[in-house]
Parts: sequence; C-alpha cells; structure tokens
Amino acid sequence: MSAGTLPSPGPGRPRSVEAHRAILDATLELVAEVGFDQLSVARVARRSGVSKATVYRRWPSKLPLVIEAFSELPTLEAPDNGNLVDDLIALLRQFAEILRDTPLARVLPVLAGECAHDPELSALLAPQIKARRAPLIQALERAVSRSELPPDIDLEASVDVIMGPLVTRMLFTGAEIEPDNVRRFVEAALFGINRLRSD
Amino acid sequence: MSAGTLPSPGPGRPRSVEAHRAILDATLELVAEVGFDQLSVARVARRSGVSKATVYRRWPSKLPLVIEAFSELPTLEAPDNGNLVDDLIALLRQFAEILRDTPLARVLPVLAGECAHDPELSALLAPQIKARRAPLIQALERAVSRSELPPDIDLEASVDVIMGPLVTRMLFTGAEIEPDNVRRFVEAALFGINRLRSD
Amino acid sequence: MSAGTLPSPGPGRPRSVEAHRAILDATLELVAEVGFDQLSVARVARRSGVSKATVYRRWPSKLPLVIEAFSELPTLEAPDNGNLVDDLIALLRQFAEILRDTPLARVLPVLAGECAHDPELSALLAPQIKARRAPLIQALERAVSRSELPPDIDLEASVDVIMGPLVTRMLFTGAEIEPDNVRRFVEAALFGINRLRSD
Amino acid sequence: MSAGTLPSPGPGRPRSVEAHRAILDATLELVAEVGFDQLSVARVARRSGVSKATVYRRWPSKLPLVIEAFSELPTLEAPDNGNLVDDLIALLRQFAEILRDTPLARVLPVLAGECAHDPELSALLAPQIKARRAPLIQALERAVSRSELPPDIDLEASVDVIMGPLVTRMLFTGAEIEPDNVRRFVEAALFGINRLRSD
DNA sequence: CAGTAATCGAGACGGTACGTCCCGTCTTTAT
DNA sequence: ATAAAGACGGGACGTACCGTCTCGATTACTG
Repeated sequence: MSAGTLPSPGPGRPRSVEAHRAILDATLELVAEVGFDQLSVARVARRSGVSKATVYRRWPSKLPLVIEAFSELPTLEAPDNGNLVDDLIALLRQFAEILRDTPLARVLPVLAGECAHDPELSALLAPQIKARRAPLIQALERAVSRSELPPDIDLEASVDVIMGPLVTRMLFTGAEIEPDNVRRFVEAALFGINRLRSD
Repeated sequence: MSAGTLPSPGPGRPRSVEAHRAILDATLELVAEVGFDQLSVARVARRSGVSKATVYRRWPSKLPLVIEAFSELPTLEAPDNGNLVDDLIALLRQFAEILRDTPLARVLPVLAGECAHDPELSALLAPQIKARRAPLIQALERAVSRSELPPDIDLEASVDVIMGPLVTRMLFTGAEIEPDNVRRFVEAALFGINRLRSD
Repeated sequence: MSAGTLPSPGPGRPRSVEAHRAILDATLELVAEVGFDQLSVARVARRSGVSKATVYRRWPSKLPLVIEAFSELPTLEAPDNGNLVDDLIALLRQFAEILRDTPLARVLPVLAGECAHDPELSALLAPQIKARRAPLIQALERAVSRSELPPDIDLEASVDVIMGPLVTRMLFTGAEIEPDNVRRFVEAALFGINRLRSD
Repeated sequence: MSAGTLPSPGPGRPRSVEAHRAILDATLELVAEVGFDQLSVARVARRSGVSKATVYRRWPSKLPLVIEAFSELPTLEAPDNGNLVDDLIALLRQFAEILRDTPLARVLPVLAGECAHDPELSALLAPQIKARRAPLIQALERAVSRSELPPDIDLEASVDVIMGPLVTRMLFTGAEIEPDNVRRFVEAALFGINRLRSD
C-alpha cells in the first residue's frame, strides 16, 4: 500500500526492518524540529543512522516519506456514547492526548504552512486530513439521525467550529491543551461562548 | 522605528525609496509563494530587481525583513456598534476582506508553521499576532461591560472560538471565506452550532 | 600459481570455469575501454555477467585481477635466424601482430600511464614488462656473441632504440603498425635514420 | 584565447589572479600524482585552496582545465646550429631538462594512457602533441635542405626514431635521463645502435 | 541416495566523492 | 554614500558507485 513497503521476499538480502522504522521516526522528529524545507533525505539518513542510499531505496524523495510518516501518527477512533456531547468530548480528549503524546502538535502547523505554497504536498496531504476529520463527521451524522441536530446542518462547518478553537490555540499560542479540559470547548461549540467560563 | 528606515539626509547618494518598497513587496510575495525557508535575501533582491547589497544595507538578515513586511499588512480596525453581534460581524468581515485582498491568507500559515520550530521568529512575531487579536478582545470587553457576556468569561478562549473556525478553514481546506457570509460563524460562536445551517 | 586458480575438488559446488574466463576477458576489455581507474570489480562482474561475489571469491581486488589478465596476453617468442636483422624483424613482426590482434595496443598505454603514479601496480607489473623484453635482450646478446655488435654495447638502451619508435607511435599517434613494414624500423635502429626512406 | 582567460575589466569584483595560478598548478600536480581519472574539479579546488565555484567559474569541467594546464608546460625552442647533430643534441637536451625540472615526465604517461580510451581528451591533446614535435620536424627539414638527409626521408618516422627511445625509457623504466648524456641517443638514431656504447 | 557444504545470483547496506546550486560576504566600478 | 555587478569561500543536496554483507537457490561430492 504505502511507498516504502517492504517487498515480498525475493532473492537478495532482505530490507532491514529496523532501518525502516528508524527512518520514519527520524522523519517525524525532523519535521517537528526543523520544518519541511530544512528536511532532506540526507538529513533523515543522518538522524536515523542510516545511509542515504537506504532511504532512497525505499522512497524516491522526501515528499512521500513525509506523507507516510505522517500517516502513521495515530488517528481518532469513533466512539458511540449515544449522545453528541459525550462523543465530542471523547473525540477531543483523544485529540488532546495525541497532541500531548506525539509530535503531531508541531508537525501539523509545519505541514499546514507548507501546504499553503506547495500544491504537490497539498494534494497528497488533503485526503489524509479529510480522513482524520471523518470520525467527527460521523459523530455529527449520528447526532442528526438522533435528531440532536437539525437535518440541514453544515457538517463541514460544524467540524471547523468544534476543532477550530483548539487548532488555533495549538498553532498560534502553542498552549498546552489539557485532555481533561476539553468539555468547555465542546459546550462552547454546541451552545455558544456564553458557556465559556474561565477555569 | 522599523529596521529599514531611511536615514537622515547626509552626504552621498540618498537611498532609493522605490527600492525600499520593491524589497518589502517582493518579500511578502516570496513568503507567500515559496515559504520562509526558501526565502533568502538574495532571492528578495533578485525578485525586486535590486542588488543584494542594497537589501543588506537596510536589513541585516531576512528575519527583520520578513517581520517588517508582515507588519505592513492591514490590521483590523475596532468598530463600536453598541452590540456584540454587529461588532463581531464587522471584524470578521474585515478579516475576510483582508484575506481576499492581500497575501495574508498564504503568509499567515507559512509564518505560523515556521514559528512551530523557529523560536526567534516566534518571539518577534508573537507581539504582532497579539496586537492583531486586540480589537477582538476589546469588542468582547465592551460586551462584558454591557452585560452581554458574563464577567468571568475567558476572553482569550473566546477569541479562539470566534476566529478558530475561519482560521482552520483557511489553513486546511484553503476554502475562500465570503465576507458577506461571516454572520453564520459569529452566530455559531455565540449560540452554538445548532444555528449553523447550510447555506 | 595465479591468484584465481581453481581449487582442488572438494565437497560443495565447484567453481565455474566459464565464469573464470568471462571475468578475465571482461577485465581486459574494460582496461582497454575505460582504463584502470574506472575499472572496478563491480564493473567487471557486470560486464562478464557474473555476480560480484563470484569475482571476489577468486581475486581479492582489482589489482591482481588486472595483473593476471595482462599476463595472459601473448608474449614474444625468441627466434634464432643466425643474424640480428632477421631476429629483430621477426620479433617486431610478432609485436605488430599482437598489437593488431589483441587489446594490448590499448591496454599497454593505460597500464603504463597508471604505473606513473601507482607504485603498487608498478611493482607488480615491472617483472612482467621485463620478461616481455627478455627475447629482445637475448637476440642482442646472441648478436654480440656472433660479433655482430661490439661487446660493450648497452643492451637496455638498445632495446629502447629498437622498440621506442614503435611504442611511441602506438602511444601518441595511435597509428597502426603494419607487420609487413617493420623492416625499416629495424634498419633505422641498426644503421640510422639515413636509411629511413618514405614508403 | 584559453578557456580560463581573465575577462575584460567590467563591473563587479575582478577574478583573482592568484587563484588562477594556484588552480593550474594544482591541476598539474594532481595529474602527476593521482592521474587523470582520480583528478576532479573538487580535488583541484581542495588542493589549490580555492572553492569549487571558483574553478567552475573558469572551466566547465576538468578536461579543458587539464588541457590548459598542460599547454603551459614549457615547449622546445628550435635551435639552428647549422648542422643536424648539434640541433638534435640541443633539442634532446632541452627535452631532458624539461623532464627533470617540470612534472612533464609523469604527466605525459598519464595523459597518453588516458588518450587510449578517451577520444575527447585525445582530440584536444593531439594538436598540442603535434605542436611539441614541430621543432624536431623543422630541424629535420633544415637538414634535408642542407643535403644532410636524403630528400625523400620520412620525417614523422624520423621523429619517432629520435624521440622514441627516450620516451620509452621515461614511460616504462622511469629512469632519469641525463641532459648531458643525450648525445649517444642522437648518434644511435643517426648512425644506428652500433654506436650505442655503455657509458 | 540423502546430507552437507561451497558456489552462485540478487540485492540491501554503509560509505565516499562528485557536480550542482545557492547563500552571505567581499571587492570592484560607476553614479 | 549608494548602487549594480559579480567573484569568493562555504555548505548541503541528490546521484552514482563501490566493496561488504546477507539472503535463498543450485549443484556437486560424501557418508
């Protein structure tokens, strides 16, 4: 499926699985540390303790490498608590945990910024971004089917309203987002900022 | 005030004013087109039709150059319509217009992404970002003083709730934001996504 | 004797004889075509249709491989016609034929040029070069014993006088040397260039 | 005239004359030390203490660089002593001195060996080799006009007979050639190896 | 007649060097 | 003093090989 997949065992020395992992890990680290432009296959090789040829044997350039490394970051798992509030809280809690436990919080701004002027990256990343939003869309759709939300609601815009505040906070203020403190953002999205009291 | 200020007229040939403008314009163009990393003083000079020395005579590196160019992008002007809804609509309309009419829509993601791993840029850009949010904070404070909002509201989080959806949309979907269509996002922020009907 | 000798038949798969020949032939071809530096064991393997391991199993590096390949080129056979002129003509005719029929004409300049800055190659090649001159030395010695030449003649210098013109021609002008046309060079060496009429 | 010529003084910083010299000197040294293949622009730059760009700004590749460096080695100056023997002795003495005082003795075998499999180098070097033989041709022509040599003599072959022994000696035995000891080779060429007594 | 052991092809691996490109600095002449 | 032009040292990158290595498959002797 992915570009760097280990091939079926044919003749010759098999590809190193350790190298594979080390390369993907180093890629993610470097995207977070130095950005997409400063990233290069040579640098990935250096960081991962692998020769350049070993990287190029698997990925033709840094672009598919970054795409694959990004795709291995954990995604949201769709919950089903029977009501929208709890579903959204569960999803945003997962999201906050991922931001806390993986490099995603620093990788995402970098890639978003790069997408603004790199159509090729943009084209490859868009489906992944869409896939990562899917669990939220599904939760909203279930809410509609349960009549918690009106049927003509704009689902995409709703996702923006739910995720936007957290994403913006991550982007510009670099502030930590407490997994235990996402309820207020869910309530703000569902009922408006009147509910948004200081904590 | 700014780094590239023209000096007082002394002996010798005076500095070219056209060059000054051309440099700042080229800088903004290049940030939008190729990003911050690919930007370089040499490239700015090439694009603006000026020699490298002419740029270096005014700015010691690309960093203050970018900062100054960014600072010249238009900011939000604080309105006062006497009620929060209209203030927010006016502000978001301005924001949408700026996104439409200036390179900001592409410059902002680039710089935000760069800030994620460039503390120096981050330190210089943070005050500007804060200043750009100030009109929103003020509008909210006026709403509190008018008792439109409870006094213990989290102002910063509120700004995130208001701006976040639009910013996210700009960042990830690259979707155009219609200046005439910001009302629904204001209402969604104030009263929740139940109000967020498809248009 | 040689480095690549086939081992005594023991257990296991025996070494391929065809591979052996193909490797030596390819080596000589490549020395002639691309020179000594551009030559590599990998390249020899590629050209001879053999895996690299098969070459390395027989020769530890390209150096002994080249030496052995060179040693298999035909050498001069000492004639004895009873007089110096006919002996030299026979020898030079052989030489011209070898130049015409084998890659020697292109291999020799390459190796000579390499010897100028490669002491290791030089040390291994010098005995072979000396051996190839031996028949000429012997012919001259017989001429001395027959009183065709004075006893205090400088044998080595004489060989240079005899071979030098042909070698120089081979090296710099790349001109073909006609086996039927060596008599004039023998006469020129023996009696001086007064005898060297245009043909 | 040559590829690396310093350009006419226009705008901009002028090219460094020291760098020019250092590059050509380093080129000649390296040809003598490591050969033509191991030579590279990068290596020349390293040896001459100059950046690679500085070399590439003047010569597009190592080939014209080597050609120009070679062309600056001293050439034979045509004497005119009124008789062939003294002319040839003077020429060969010059040749021996050049071999002793310059890197030519090691450069020439390298380039000759390379020419055997590099048509491009061969094409560029042939005219220079021809030019270096010209003084000998002229001396022979004068001898013909003075009736010292028959009119139908083969001039090119004569040059080979005269130079060949020395060149061969230089190539294969690496032996030093004493400038004071060239007379015997001249006599051997003119009157045959009977005159070639040990010294 | 199996079993063992060396050979063979294929190809992954770390390493090295190259030519290209571009940068920021420096040095010139011309306004 | 400023401006344009361009040479300079330096550094990083992607490419291309090399020699070594690890595999599975093949092939002959040997127990």
